[in-house]
Amino acid sequence: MPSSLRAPRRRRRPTAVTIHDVAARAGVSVATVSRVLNRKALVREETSRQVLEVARSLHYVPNIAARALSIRRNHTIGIVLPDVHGQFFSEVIRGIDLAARRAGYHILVSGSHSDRDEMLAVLEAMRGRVDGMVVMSPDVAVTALREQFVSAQPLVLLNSPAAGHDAITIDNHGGAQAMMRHLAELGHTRIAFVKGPEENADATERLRAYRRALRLIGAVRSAELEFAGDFSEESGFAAGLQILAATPRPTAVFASNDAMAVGVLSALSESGFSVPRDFSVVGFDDIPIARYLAPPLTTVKVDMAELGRRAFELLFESIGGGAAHTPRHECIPTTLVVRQSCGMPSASRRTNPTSGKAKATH
Amino acid sequence: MPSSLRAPRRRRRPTAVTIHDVAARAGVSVATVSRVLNRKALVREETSRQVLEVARSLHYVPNIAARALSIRRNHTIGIVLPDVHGQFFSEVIRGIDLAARRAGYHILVSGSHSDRDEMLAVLEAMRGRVDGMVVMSPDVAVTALREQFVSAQPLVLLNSPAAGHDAITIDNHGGAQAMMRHLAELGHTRIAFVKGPEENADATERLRAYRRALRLIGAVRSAELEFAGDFSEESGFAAGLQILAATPRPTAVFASNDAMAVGVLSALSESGFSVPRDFSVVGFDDIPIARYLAPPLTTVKVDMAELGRRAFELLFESIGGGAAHTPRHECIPTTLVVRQSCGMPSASRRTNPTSGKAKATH
DNA sequence: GGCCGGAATGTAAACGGTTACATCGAGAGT
DNA sequence: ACTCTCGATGTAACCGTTTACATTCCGGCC
Repeated sequence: MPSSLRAPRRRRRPTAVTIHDVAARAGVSVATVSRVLNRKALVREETSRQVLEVARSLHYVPNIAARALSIRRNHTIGIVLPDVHGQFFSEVIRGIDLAARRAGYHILVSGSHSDRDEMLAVLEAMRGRVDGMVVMSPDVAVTALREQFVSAQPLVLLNSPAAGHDAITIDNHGGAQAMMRHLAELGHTRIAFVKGPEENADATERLRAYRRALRLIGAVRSAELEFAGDFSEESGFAAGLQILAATPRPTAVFASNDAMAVGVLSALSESGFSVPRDFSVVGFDDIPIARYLAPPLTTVKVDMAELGRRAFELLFESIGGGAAHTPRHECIPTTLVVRQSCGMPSASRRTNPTSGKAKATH
Repeated sequence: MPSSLRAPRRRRRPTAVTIHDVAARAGVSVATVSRVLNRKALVREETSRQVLEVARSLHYVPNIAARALSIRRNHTIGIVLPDVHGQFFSEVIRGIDLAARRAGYHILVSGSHSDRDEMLAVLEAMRGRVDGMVVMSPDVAVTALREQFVSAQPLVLLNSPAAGHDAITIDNHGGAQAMMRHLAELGHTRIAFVKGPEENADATERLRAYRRALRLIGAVRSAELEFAGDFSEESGFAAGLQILAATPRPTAVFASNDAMAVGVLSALSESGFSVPRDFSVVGFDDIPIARYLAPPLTTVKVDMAELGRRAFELLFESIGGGAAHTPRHECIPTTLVVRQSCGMPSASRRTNPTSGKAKATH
């Protein structure tokens, strides 16, 4: 049977209304409808009004995929994070989301990557789906991956040592230094440090700044004052316990992020110690709850939403500029925010916990 | 001049490699390449291997938009939240992300909507870009909006009274009741409650359960025991201050979410009171930091990641089922987790703070 | 009156896949 | 030898936009 005898035109599904329907109904061509909708070219006021009216009455919604295919841009950017955990990332996403929405962009998010292969798979899967991406790679080496996989795509690195790529970093050094100076002014000389993940660029920089500052302020330098951590509350808690066991005991603890400071605080308080009386504890980031801890946490404020916003701006520019874009590098400043988790060193006091400190009653 | 004399074929940009390039290079047709790539139909082993090889060597990556246009599905779901703030949402997103990725789906996120018009705009903008969406509407009325705007689209409501739509809710009633019983068993009879946003369904349900439980356990019922809040730490802090000013003073405070409990804790501690000695404080949600507060917070655990996971499963099913799908309603169970923020009522003790309680030293 | 310019609009070729249907070949059945 | 069947593959229509180029229409000017 010749194909000419086939059923007229079978749609696979009751398809939505298209630009053709609008055009037909409004008595114009699809080109005109498109022009009206995109305000791209001159269209008679009268025609325009009418098309708009028909479109509305038909509940016409342009097919995004078709448009994306046609203009080769999908107005979506990808965000790839090591983990969506925690307030830090939420804030960054929030900053990006706000900026992106204002520019008519959407965000495709992917977090929680245990290993680097998984992250790589995500990078790959996002390709073609986004116009560019913001990636925070825990693993510095992703810069290399990028070369191979996402080659021509606009990309903004977050907190990774940028080499010829757009990047936004935090002024970790300045922040950590300011904090150390603050501690020194209070009289602390035995300052413990809780480290972050080894491959994390921010963590490494904060550690370096801590070490350098120790020398500057003439405080005690010792590998035994450095405790392992991975930016989680849990690791901070563990570090807190270790710090209590150290001798001689530090008088202050600098956790390289707030989440770990929370853990340290918790460990100290569960062991019956009081902050800031027995220990001074400080963090880094100034996550929203920092101000509500007991005691309110002295920390280094990083404007995370601003970080996100700037990342988007940079990416946006890069997307628009195409190959003409020259990689830029921006640094987000930090500020010391002093709350109540620090005091003078308690050297003169006994180092044992208040004996009768009430714990849970039941 | 007839169009046949136009330049051969001008590409607007140095376009990426397409399926045609692969087909040509492998000496087969595009159909075959497509079949190989999608494992959809029988292809000779030999042919398949070869196509795959060519594809790899050419670094071929299918154009997502084209595929989406063709198969009318983009393997992306949207998540619309009132605000990406806070650990609660991060956890939910995380749960969805994990489940979605496993099913080969991507997630388009949008949070931080101050007003409902903004949210509406987002709903609209996502349309056509996603195969379905998970929305957590602070405003119950969005169900109505849905009717008008997102009509035919699969949709899973989070924490909204579902009427004929897929929905996932939390067992707020059971959780709140268990908590009240726990408080009652400790001997509390004056239990304050910190409310959430008025239009928030979870908040409303928790409040209702609190009220009902009061009657059940024979505790004091009074409008003066209910304090306003909006689920933020800040509002919890304010409520905490108000609670201190109330007479007679409550012996326990039930914050309808953990973020507010954090605020309450902070207010009490800044005013020199101790928990659980002077007050018992409990929350709802069991956000990650709850366990690290001082004292560790007794709260109602909600498995947020599971909530997200289930939301995705439901949506996925709905997307697959098309119109044949019958709306379902799932309820996430809650469990009481007892930590150290509760004790017996301190009625017998003085109600004034420890006078000499050390506050910030400098 | 013919020509020119430009505004408004129409026509149809992309964009890069998927897939229904046609085609081709080879072995099986008779 | 001739059809039949069926597996493997090719052809081309189609998804819904955008947009380059063509066309039409009109007023003004020489």
